[in-house]
Amino acid sequence: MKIHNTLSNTLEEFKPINEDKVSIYVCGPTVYSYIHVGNARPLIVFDTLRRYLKYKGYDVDFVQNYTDIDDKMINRANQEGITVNELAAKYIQAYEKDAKELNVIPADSKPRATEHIGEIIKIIKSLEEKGYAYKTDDGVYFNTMAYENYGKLSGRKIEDMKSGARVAVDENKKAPSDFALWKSEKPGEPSWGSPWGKGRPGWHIECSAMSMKYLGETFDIHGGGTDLIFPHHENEIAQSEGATGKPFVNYWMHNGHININNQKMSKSLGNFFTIPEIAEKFDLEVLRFFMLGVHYRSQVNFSFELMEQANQALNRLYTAKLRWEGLAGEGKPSGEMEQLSQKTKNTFEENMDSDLNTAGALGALFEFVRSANFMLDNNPEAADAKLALSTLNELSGVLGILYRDMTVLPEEIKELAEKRVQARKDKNWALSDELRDKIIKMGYTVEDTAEGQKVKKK
RNA sequence: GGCGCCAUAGCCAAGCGGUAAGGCAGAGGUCUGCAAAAUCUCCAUCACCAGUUCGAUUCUGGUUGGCGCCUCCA
Repeated sequence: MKIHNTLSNTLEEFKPINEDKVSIYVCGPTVYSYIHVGNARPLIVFDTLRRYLKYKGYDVDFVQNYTDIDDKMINRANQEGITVNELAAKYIQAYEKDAKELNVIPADSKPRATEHIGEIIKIIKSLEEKGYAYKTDDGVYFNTMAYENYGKLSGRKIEDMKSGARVAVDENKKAPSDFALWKSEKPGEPSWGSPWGKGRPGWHIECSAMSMKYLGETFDIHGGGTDLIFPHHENEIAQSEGATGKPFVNYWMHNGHININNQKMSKSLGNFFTIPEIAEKFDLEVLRFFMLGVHYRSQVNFSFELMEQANQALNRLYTAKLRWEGLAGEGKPSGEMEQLSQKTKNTFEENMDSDLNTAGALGALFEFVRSANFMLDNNPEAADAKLALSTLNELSGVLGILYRDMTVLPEEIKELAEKRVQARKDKNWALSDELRDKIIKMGYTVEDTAEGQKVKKK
């Protein structure tokens, strides 16, 4: 499998440290608000990576943190009139609900920054001993000038940053690129004791502490959005490698951003949709499918029109699935279907092996649906619907789609459907059409077949 | 100012040296109640210019247009 590594900016053959085990760390959310569509992308991308690695036979150790202490947390907690801890609990819960609806497998470890203060202090101490950190009036800073490899991930030079700095240089810092490891206590803010006095950890150090605690000083894959490359990931490398003297991460993977009208979707620009907002209009599976339609490193423009397109495409897959489920009982071993199935898997894997090309893999899935349908139409006796179904299920499982149970209908819909069957018996077409439109309006589709009427979720 | 990325049909999107996957929309066929659903078929020479090559959408240089990072940000 080839993976694009931000460190080398090239496609590299993926070789895990342990032959059959892969360790992955993905930067999680700061839990001060609901996540938006952009935040959902790394969730979906790295969950799909995880699923695919499992499909390939690897054991995956997946860690995602929660940043539950920083300026935004404190401000928001004050605004809502609750403690930082209560705020974190509230939005972690919301996050996990969204993740579940996106069919994201819960991480093996979900560490919180505030529960790892001890580990954080240990790293800062070690950095201080090695001369990579210095103390100022408002905290402890990392000395980027002292770390020779600073900039190796983002390709930035400290000198360039000086000249291009858009923000006033902090007087306390030796260089503009230096960053806080520990922030001294301010009145009214949560704080913890440390060798440098009471205070709280800087943002970057948390991820170093938590990733190394759960995955070791060197691990396989670290993921996140492209915006994290600098400074966050650059700083993580400096701290971690500075403290341990060992390589921190072998493969850095970064997903592209979601745009709205060709502009980055972000909280600061205010042009974002939260996941709960999307969930009002679409099942979150549609969002997952939509994102899988584009390579994870590309930017994607988000719109409800595009979501509708994705919804239609997803429906096509569900239609095939439902149909094959109905036929599966009649499945007979078929060499032809076996061949088609194998060919599909090959194409699917080729694409996934090529830096997680989910769009290409999806293409293979759609082609499979068409070809298998063709076989089932032309020679249902010989075609193996059971095998078609299991292939579809296996591959869609890797992508984390087609997980909804479309056969369970609400009572309300059932009633309408029954009425419609009667109307059709009476040849009351006007009433039948009216009922059909009602059902469609409620998010379901109706299909008339030789055996009768089929109603399913849209 | 520094550093990157991108430009493929009405829309979305793979491919990245040998003559364009897939989806949505659209058109036509089958089926049907004149319908719907389902299903099948059809629908592009890859922003522009100049090079390299037997051959370029794919490589190089340039032009134009768009986006991102350099500040919290997925």
